[in-house]
Amino acid sequence: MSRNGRRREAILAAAQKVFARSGFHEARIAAIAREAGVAEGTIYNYFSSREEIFLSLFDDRWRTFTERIRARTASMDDPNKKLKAIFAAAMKTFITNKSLAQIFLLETSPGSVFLNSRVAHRLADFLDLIEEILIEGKRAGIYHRDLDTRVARMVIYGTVQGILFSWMLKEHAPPDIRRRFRFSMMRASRTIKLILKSGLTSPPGGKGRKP
Amino acid sequence: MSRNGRRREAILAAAQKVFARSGFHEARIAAIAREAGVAEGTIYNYFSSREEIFLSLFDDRWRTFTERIRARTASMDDPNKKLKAIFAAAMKTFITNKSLAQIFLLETSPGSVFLNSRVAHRLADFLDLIEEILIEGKRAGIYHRDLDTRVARMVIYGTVQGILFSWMLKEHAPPDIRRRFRFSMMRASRTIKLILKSGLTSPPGGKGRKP
Amino acid sequence: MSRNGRRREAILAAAQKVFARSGFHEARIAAIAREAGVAEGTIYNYFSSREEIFLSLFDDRWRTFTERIRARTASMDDPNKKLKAIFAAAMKTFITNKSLAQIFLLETSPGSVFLNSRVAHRLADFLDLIEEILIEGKRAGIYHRDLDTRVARMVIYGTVQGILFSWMLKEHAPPDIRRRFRFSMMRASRTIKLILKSGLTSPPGGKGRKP
Amino acid sequence: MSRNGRRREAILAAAQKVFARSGFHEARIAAIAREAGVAEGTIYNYFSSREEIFLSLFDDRWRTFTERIRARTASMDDPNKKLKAIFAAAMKTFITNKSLAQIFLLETSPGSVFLNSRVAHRLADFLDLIEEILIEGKRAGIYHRDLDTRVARMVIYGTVQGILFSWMLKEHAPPDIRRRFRFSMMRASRTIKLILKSGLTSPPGGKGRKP
DNA sequence: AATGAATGAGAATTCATTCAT
DNA sequence: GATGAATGAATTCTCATTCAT
Repeated sequence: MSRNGRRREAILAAAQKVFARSGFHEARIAAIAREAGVAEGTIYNYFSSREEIFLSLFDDRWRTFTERIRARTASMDDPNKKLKAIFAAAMKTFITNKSLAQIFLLETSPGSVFLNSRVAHRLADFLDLIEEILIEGKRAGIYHRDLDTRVARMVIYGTVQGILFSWMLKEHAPPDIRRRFRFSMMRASRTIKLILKSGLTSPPGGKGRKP
Repeated sequence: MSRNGRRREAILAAAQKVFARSGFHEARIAAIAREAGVAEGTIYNYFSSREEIFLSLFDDRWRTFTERIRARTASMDDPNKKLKAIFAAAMKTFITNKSLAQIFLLETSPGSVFLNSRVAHRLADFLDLIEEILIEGKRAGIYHRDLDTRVARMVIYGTVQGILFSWMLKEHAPPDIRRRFRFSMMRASRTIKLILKSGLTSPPGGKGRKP
Repeated sequence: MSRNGRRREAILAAAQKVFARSGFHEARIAAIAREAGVAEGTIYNYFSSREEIFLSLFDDRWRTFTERIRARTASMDDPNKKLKAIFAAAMKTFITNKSLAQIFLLETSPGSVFLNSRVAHRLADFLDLIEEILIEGKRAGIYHRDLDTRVARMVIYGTVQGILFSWMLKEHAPPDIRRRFRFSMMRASRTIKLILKSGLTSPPGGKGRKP
Repeated sequence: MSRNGRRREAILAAAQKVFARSGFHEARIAAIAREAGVAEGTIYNYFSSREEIFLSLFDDRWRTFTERIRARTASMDDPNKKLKAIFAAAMKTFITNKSLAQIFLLETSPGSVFLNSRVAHRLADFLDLIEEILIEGKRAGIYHRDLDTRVARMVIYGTVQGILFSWMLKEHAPPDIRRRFRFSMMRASRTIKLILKSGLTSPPGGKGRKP
C-alpha cells in the first residue's frame, strides 16, 4: 500500500476503535487523532469531515465483510451451508474484533448519518447476499416455496443483530444488566440453526429434535 | 392526572416526537420546548437533564408497551397465539404511532445512554415476557425441548427490529435506497409465522406447505 | 428602547469600535463580546453570525447617516448649500466619531461582504441623495447642463473618501507615513468648495492662463 | 531575467490574480501556488510570508504604474495634459488589466496590511506625482493660487478611486446592485475634465457650456 | 411555577508555515 | 531548489443548563 494509503488506513483503524468505544456522536476528532498518532489537522488531509470518516469506515468495513463472505460462499452448493457460513463469519468477527463488531450495529434514527446512501447501500449488499441464498434455496426446493425472501432476509439480519446486541451487552453493560442478558454465544449457533431449520416447533413424532 | 402530571406528560409527548424525528443526539431542548408549548426553563422543573427526559421516555413507553402485551396475553393459553399477539401489537404500534415505533429502535453503541440501566431493564422486561412464553411452550411440548430460550428470544426480538428497520427505511430513506429495501409489511407476518413454525425448510412430503 | 433593543445596540456599538480598530477580518467575536460586556454566546442571540453583525452595523449606520443628511437638506433651496451640508455632516462625523468614520471606508474587493446587497443599497441611497441634488442644480441652471450626474456623484463620493482616507492616515499611520500624508482638514472644505465651484482653473480675470 | 527572478514574478502574477479575485483575506496560499504552478512550499523560498507576497505585489505594481506615468508626463508642458494622461493611464489599466485595477483599491482599515509603510509610500509617490503637477500648474498661473494642493490631490485620487469603484461594481455586483450603480465609463472622462476645469457651476454667460 | 435571556465550555475545522525527503 | 504532507494554533458557533425576574 502506498504511504498515503497506509496513513489513511491508520486513521480509519483509529476511528474504528474510537467509534466502537464511544459511538458516532461522542467520538471526538481529537481522540481519533491521538489514537492514530497524528495531528488533528492531518486527518483533514484524508477526510473532509468527521462524518466522512465514519461513512468511509462503514463503507469499507461492510464492503470487505460482505465481499469476504461472498467469496467464501461462492463455491458452496448447499444454501444451508452458506447461511451457516454467514453466521460463522459474523460470530468470528464479533469475537476476534470487538470494534469491528460495533460497526455493524447501526444507529437507525431517521436522518441519521447511517442512513446515508453509501452506508445503506453496503447494508443492502449484505442483505442481497442473504436473499440470493434464500432464492437459490427456494429454487432448489430446499426452502419453502412461499417464503417471502424480502421478509426472511430481515429475520436473518435481525437475528444477527440480536446476537450482536446480546454480545455487546455482555461485554459492556454494568453487572446488574449483564445478569439479565446472560447469553451463551456458544449455544447461539445451535439454536439459530434449529429455528431456521424447523422453526420453534417441536417435531411431530416424538420428544426429541430428530424423530 | 394532576396539573403537574399533565404537563410532565406533555413534555414527554413532545420529546417523543422530536426524538423520533431527530434521534437522541440531534434532538434539541429548544425543539422539545417549542413542541410542548412551554419555555425551555420549564422543562428543567420536570426533568433534571436532557438525558433524563429520554430515559424517562424510554422507561415509560417500553413499560407501557410491555405491560399492555402482558395483560393481553395473560389470559391466552397457546404460546403461539401469544407470540402472534406480540407481533400484532408491535405491528400496530409501528403503523399507528410512528414516533413511538422509533422509540423501539435503540441506539446501541456502548456508552450510549440507551444502555443505561433503566432502559436496559425495560428491554429486559420485554425479553423476559417473550422468554416466558417460550419456556411455557417448551414445557407444553409445543416447542423444541432443546431450544435455548435465551437465544430464541433474541431471534424474535431481532426479527421485530428487522421489521421495524425495514419499515423505517420505507418511510424515511431517499428513493434509491428505498428501492433496495422494498418490503411488504403485509406479507411480513405470514412469513414470520412460517419461519417460526417450521423454519425455512420445505416440508418433507411435497411441494406445498402442508402435505 | 426595549431591553432587547438596548442590548442589541450595545453589541452593535461594541462591534463598531472593534471593527474600526481592527477591520472586518481581524475583528474577533471574543473582542466584541468583551467590549460589549456580554458573553460570546449572547451575541448569537442577537445576530446569526459575525458577518451579520457587520452587515447590520453598516446598514444601520449608513442609513442613519443618509437619513439625517436628507432631513437636514430637505428644507434647503440652494443645491450648493446642500452639497456643503453633506460635506459638513461628513466632516463632523469623522471628527466627532472616529469609529463611525471607519464604517464609511468600504472594503471593496469583489466578493467582499461589503458588496453584499444590503450594504451596497445603503451606499446607493447615499449616492442617490447626491445625484438628486446635482439634477436639481442642473434643472435650476446652476450646474452645467451637460454634467453627467452619474459620474459627478462618484467624484463627490470619491472626494469624501479621499478626505476620510487622509484623516484616517493622519490618525493611525506611523510617523514616517503620516508626514507624507500631512493634511489640513480645516482647509479641506475651502478647497473642495473651490474645485466644485470653478474647477482647478484660475479665474479669467487675474494672473492666470486666460487674459 | 534570471530563472530565479522569473519564478518570483510568476508567483507575483499568480498572487495578483488570486488577490484580485478574492481580496487579501480570502486569498489562499494554496490558490496562489496552484495558479503559479508551483508547490506551496516553493513560495516560501521566494517570500517569507503571505503578507510579504502582498506587500511586494503592491509595492511592485504601484511603483511600476507611477513610474510609467511619470515617464510619460515628464516631457509634457501643460499640467492639464499631464492630469489627463494620468486619468487615461488609469482608465487603460482598469480596462485592459482587471486584476491590476483591483490592486489599486486599497483595503483601508487601520491596522490593515495596506497601511504598512512600504505600500503607503508607494501610494504617497503617486500622490506626490499628482501634487507636483498641481504645484506646477499653480506656479504657471493655470490653477487657482489658493488651491490647497494637499487637498486637491486627494480629490483627484478620490475621483480615480470612485471611477474604479464604479467599474468594479459594474463587473462584479449582482444585478439588482449593478442597476443602481450603472455608469458610463465612456462619459466619465468628459465629465471629470469638465469638473476639474470649471467645477460643477454653469458658465456665467448663458445656458450652455460654452456661450 | 414559568420564563427565556445569558452563559461559557466545548468541538470541528481551517490554513499559513515548516521540514523531511 | 522543489515538494507537499504534517502540523497545531486559532476561531466561530452551538446549545444544555442556569437564574434573575
